[in-house]
Formats: sequence, structure tokens, C-alpha cells
Amino acid sequence: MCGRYSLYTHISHPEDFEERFGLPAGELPPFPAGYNIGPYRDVPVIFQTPGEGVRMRLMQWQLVPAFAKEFKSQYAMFNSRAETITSKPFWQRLLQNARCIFPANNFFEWAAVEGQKVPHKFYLPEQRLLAFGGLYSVWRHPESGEERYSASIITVPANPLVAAVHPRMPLILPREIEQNWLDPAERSFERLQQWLQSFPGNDMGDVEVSPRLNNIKNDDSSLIEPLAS
DNA sequence: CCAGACGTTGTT
DNA sequence: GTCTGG
DNA sequence: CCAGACGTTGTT
DNA sequence: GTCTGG
Repeated sequence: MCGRYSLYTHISHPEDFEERFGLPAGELPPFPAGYNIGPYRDVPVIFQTPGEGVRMRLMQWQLVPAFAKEFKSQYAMFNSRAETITSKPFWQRLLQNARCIFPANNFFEWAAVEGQKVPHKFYLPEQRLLAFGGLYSVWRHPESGEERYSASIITVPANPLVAAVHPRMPLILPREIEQNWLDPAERSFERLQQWLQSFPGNDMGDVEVSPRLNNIKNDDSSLIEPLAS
């Protein structure tokens, strides 16, 4: 699963967004560095619609279907299982028409050790920016017509490194397919399905971090530091 | 995801 | 236990 | 044509 | 909103 992550590269190295996604620093959404980002927050999401370039905007981290009566979900849909989105029509349509990327610097998973929840940070040392594959949805207010965006992170089975801590992990897109993933012209179900892979653990780092991370009210850069043991 | 709350009626 | 809030 | 359906994940 | 069923 993926229920907590960090994003601060857009503050420290905004040029990464230009290089990877063609997004100039001036077009990044106003979002402070976040070291402890959880579900239901508004987070920066990268997406593309037909006839338009790649864009980034804030979306609420959950998924509210367009047909919902209110802008809230009665289910926990901040994650979407790869196994589900390829097998059910509702999700298949989103996979073909509403893919997005959550930019991130790492993700956290909790190990259950003697009844304690022990947080671990997973990251790619050589890469400041990670691209989580996700799905988004646009909901329109019935009266005002106001648009509200929401988005969900796709999950896949954990690779062996992550599996030592937790059985699921976010879909991480290899750099070479990021552009294809965002391209609204890509509708091949078979290719899309092939991209729902668990990113290998070989190049990933895993460090235990402070349990202060557990409380989402804590949000500072010390939370991503390896726990001194 | 984790943490923290979780209880009301009627009245002025 | 289960729901809500962040 | 209208009515009705359409949406979980992860945890122990 | 959009698709399916009757």
C-alpha cells in the first residue's frame, strides 16, 4: 500500500520538473515541502488531457467518482490495486483515460514489530524524483459547476526489498515510460497492463525512520533522516 | 497511512 | 470496534 | 425512451 | 457523466 510519502524536490530542485516533465518552475502549484503527506490532502499531481501539454495541479488524495452526489468518497480509495483496475470496467476506463503521476521523493511503509508500528523510508538514491502511477477523476458540483479533482495511487505487490516490511507498494514508473503513461492518446490496454509492474528493489534504499512520523501532525525534514540506532 | 474520538436534551 | 480527521 | 447502476484498501 | 438493461 502507500499511505504516506514525502515531496520536497519541487522546492529544493525545481529544475527537475522541467527536465523530467517539461514543467517550468513558474508553473509548479503552490505547495510547501511536505515530509509527511497522508491521504485526503491536496497534493501536486501531473496529468495531461487531449490537445494539451503536461500540466500539474493540486488534487485531493482520494478518488471521488464523477457520479458521486457529494465530493467525498464512501470508500477508502486513496489507493487502487493494479489487480482491480485491470479487471473491473469502472477502473479500466480510468486506466485508459485518466492516468496521472504523483511526484514524490520517497514512500513510507510500516513494519509491525512486537505490536509497534515501525516506519521505514524507501527511496531511490540516484533519483531525487519518483513518479508514482495514479488515476484521477474530475467531479463537478451539481449547481455551481465547480470542478474538483481527486487522485489515487496505484499499488502493486511489494518487490523483495519492500516485502521484508510490507506486502504492497506504490506503482513506480520507470523514467522511460513516464511520457507514455501521461499521453492521453495511449489507449492500448495491453501495453498499459504491462506497465503495472513492481519496481525492482536492487537500486532502492530502505532505512528505519523516527516513529514521530506516525503522527501526521509532525512534518519536518528530520522525519526522513535514518533513525540513529 | 496513523491517531484520536467515540455521549444529549431542552431551555433561555 | 469503527469512524473521522489530517 | 427512462431507470438504475456505477466506487475500496488494507489491517489483524 | 456514461453505460447498461428493459
